[in-house]
Amino acid sequence: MRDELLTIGRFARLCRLSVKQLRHYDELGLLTPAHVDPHSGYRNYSRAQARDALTIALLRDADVPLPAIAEIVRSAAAERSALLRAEGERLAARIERDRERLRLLERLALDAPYDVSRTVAPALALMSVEDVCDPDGIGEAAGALVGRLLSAAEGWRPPVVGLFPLDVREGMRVAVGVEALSPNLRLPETDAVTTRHHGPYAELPLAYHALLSWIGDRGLAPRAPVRELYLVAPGEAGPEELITDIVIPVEEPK
Amino acid sequence: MRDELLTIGRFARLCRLSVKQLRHYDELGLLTPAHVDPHSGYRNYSRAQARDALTIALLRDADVPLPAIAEIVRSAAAERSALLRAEGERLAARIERDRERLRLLERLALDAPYDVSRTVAPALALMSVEDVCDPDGIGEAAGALVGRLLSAAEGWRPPVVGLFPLDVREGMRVAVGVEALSPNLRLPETDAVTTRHHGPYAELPLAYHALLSWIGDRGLAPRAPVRELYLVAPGEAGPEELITDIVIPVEEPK
DNA sequence: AGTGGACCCTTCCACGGTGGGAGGGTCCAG
DNA sequence: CTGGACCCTCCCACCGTGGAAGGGTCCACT
Repeated sequence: MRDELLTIGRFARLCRLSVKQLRHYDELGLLTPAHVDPHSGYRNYSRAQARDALTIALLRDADVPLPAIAEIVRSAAAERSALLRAEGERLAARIERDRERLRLLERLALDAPYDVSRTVAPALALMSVEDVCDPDGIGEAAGALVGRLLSAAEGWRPPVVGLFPLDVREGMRVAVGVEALSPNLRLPETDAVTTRHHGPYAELPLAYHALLSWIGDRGLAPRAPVRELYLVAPGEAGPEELITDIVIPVEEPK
Repeated sequence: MRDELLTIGRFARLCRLSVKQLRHYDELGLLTPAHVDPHSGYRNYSRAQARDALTIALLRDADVPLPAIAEIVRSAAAERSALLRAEGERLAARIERDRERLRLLERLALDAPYDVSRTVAPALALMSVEDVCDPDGIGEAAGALVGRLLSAAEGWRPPVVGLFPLDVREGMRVAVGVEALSPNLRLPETDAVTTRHHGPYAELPLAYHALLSWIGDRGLAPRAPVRELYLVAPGEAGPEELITDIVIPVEEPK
């Protein structure tokens, strides 16, 4: 208060923001200078504004987008901490996601410890249920299908089999089946390529990576549906202990 | 191989990339289609290219920048895993940074549990060393200074005191001192505002936040140098157990 | 009273990586 | 032969920041 006003440069150093950023935040109405000289256009900030500026700097550092920050600095204390907690959860989710990516990356650096081999996938007579889902919802949809399937199937025996199309699209059809008393889906015997994946489903792409490389290298043509055999499934063990066979039918080219 | 070529749309769904992305990667020379129709301009991808495409998709998902990806897919297996590991470390560092930010954010959501009070900072007669550093290197520089100080000071007694300017700039001067036999720096007694920070230094900005808010609200004027008293310092305890008093000299306005 | 240099102003462009849309050509099945 | 799904190129927008151009303003030291 009083005439203790700071130039934009001093204020910037005070709160660890760049002059550019301060001008930008002014433009957005996120942090309006206490006083703007009508003649020269010079911005002047009061010391009391350092509080908001520091809040902004902190939140930006945590990658909170500017509109969200605007909402936070504008809100009253009660609402504010709720918003902050929400941003915290967003950040926590990103950390979790990054950890998955990191594991994937490290596994990829080990250069595909996948043992790919040709096989003959047996004919299957399955009791199955299917659904349509979007690319991001595969895991979720498959989980729900398994629940439906196992509560409906009588006299079934493991493993549960997932059936997927080769390419991923908007309204893709996924199915889950199991050998049971009253099959409603028959898959023929087929030449195939297979490998076994150990670990969480988030890392399945690596296995597909290895399989498709193998197939591509040999000029084979993959065919839908791809089968996933859940040999050790969630519920039986933790994510690290899961075991899944992936079976991609193939045809000789031409 | 053979003429098992896929249109860009099918290929995109196969490897979970958008058509836009594939065109962009073609333009960058990151993933050139196996065949481009010279008349229509249609891009056609071979199945064997799915390997690289999947690698790219995986790496993009881990936020690896495209130029780095280009280097990776172009390199041979040996070099490749080294590059991948380097990217992994980059990601790990980001996770670590994000965890710090998250803690900070959560602490901020608790709405400043800082107990700010006015005090009279005592006159100090310090043996001190100083250095010039950039905003990012404060922690590092201060740590190095403390090492130099304690090996030079005789008969010193804690706490170590850090002295900092009010605003952060390119070649800012930071000093570290301690009460010892042969003082070379005398600070006068001064009115001040103080608070105590518990926890890692990465969260010190919160304490400054609280102090500057308090100061700003009352229309006081902060004065350099700011004192930090390292009551429990690294080496004595883990980051969570650190205790630091922050003392900002103030003057009544006008 | 100048003058140099530090500071400030606005405006425009660039980055990286992606998506959207316009405006138009191509392919295939009904 | 026609409709719709697919493909093409080209331009623009996003977010937040930095850089540069081209010019005004302030202050301390001659």
